[in-house]
Amino acid sequence: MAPSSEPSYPSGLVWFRRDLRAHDQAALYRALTQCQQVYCTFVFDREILDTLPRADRRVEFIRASLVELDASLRALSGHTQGGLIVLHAVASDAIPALAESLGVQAVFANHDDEPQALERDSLVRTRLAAAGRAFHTFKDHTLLERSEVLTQTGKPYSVFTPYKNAWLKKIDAFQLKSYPVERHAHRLAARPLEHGQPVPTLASLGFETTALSQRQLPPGASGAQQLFDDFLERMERYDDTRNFPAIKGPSYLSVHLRFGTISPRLLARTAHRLMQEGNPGATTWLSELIWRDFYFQILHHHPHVAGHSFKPAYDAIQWESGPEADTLFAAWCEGRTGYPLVDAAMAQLNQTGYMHNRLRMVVASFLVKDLGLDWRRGEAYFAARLNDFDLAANNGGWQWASSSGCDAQPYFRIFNPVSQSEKFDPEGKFIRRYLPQLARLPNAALHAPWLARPLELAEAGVVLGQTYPQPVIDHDTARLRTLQRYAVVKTG
DNA sequence: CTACTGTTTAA
DNA sequence: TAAACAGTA
Repeated sequence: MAPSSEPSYPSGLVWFRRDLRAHDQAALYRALTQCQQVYCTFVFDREILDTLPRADRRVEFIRASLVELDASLRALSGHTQGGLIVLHAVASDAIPALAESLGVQAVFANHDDEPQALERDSLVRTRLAAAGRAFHTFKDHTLLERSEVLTQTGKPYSVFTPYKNAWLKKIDAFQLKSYPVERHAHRLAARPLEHGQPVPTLASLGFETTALSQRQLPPGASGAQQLFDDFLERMERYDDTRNFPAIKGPSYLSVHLRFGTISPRLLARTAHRLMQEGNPGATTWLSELIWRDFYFQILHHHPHVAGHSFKPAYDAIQWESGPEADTLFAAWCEGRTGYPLVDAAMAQLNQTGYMHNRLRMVVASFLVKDLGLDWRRGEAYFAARLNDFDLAANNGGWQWASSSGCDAQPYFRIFNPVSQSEKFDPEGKFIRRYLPQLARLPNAALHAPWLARPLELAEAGVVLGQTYPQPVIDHDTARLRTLQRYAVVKTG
């Protein structure tokens, strides 16, 4: 498309999806610079919402973030224009219909490379095209995407470290620069009267409020900014603190990255600058942002990872199945495995919708390599429960833990849930927070209560099998069985 | 007309 | 970051 100084469309529509902010937003910027008049919309997609349980923290988070986005869009345009058209419908029907009723010539959105999103977008593109309308999409939620980082031979990377090196070489001030939306905000169009309703309530969407505490999960761009400000002061120590679930080490920004309530460019720009100033935590944290790009890029080039092992040989593994396996899976989901760190981690997930990254690795390894269950079952449970669920990263994490992924943990590396516990929660502070029934056990007994002396258990008020479960599996036995299970992947 | 400076854009 | 652009001495 040849660049031109004059906007090429009389009017356009920005379709917000996972980019719920009014600043530094690629599609919004491009629409504002290419159209005289710009409408904005978000669709609560029935194809997604109808599959969710009636209480879902993410729906509540999105709704609250939209209230703020709507206000920001109006403020940007000086309150006389702007505002968000919020619909509750099947997006692939609603977007072409809205484009029709607004009479726009083009729809603008940001890339979403999840398989279902690609399918939805291609349907939307076809329907828009049939009515002579364009559909333009842009990179926004990654720093470098798709084929922007390739090896010397033009192939996508499948190992993180060389990818990261190439990424760092490629990134520059331009890639990290904000899209200056404000400068063009006068092109925001007034919301037409027939779409004048405010953001729908949760109840009208068919959802109940969750016990989501605004304090724990502040929504919207303002919530994101609040968390980022807080993290900036801690970033220097990130390297030392990030592995200990009992302490406030992480940024807690993952949910905001998921829904785009913060700009990834702002985060990477800040981290990159601090890294160059010699901030050790910033270097490690920037790596985490690069991991994000890495997994998005893997999903783009290898869409079969949704549902299949990255390494096909690993699809031959025979996982435990049947009623006994289902019982073990239920125990894992509900945090009743008898391994305190695993159970505390699952309690954190079930109670808050968040789980510390170190613990994601611990519980994933436990599901796959202790319980012998298919990693896809764990992946699906995380998908249903995590506020920050993102297919690419979640899949990447599970395939890493199950050794079936690119650059994964080798199959013979099997986390010991007790030594992980001793190493990363040495004082048991995290375990005690989520498993108060074990709180009075001394540190030495907390990580493996079944090894505690009867007197210790009695003094702490713990009755194994009653107040807290016996371990559902013996780790050493499970380890040997896992090595046998994985023997099928050995080549030759 | 040129030289210089600060601004805007590109994706 | 690099180039085009706008304004002005």
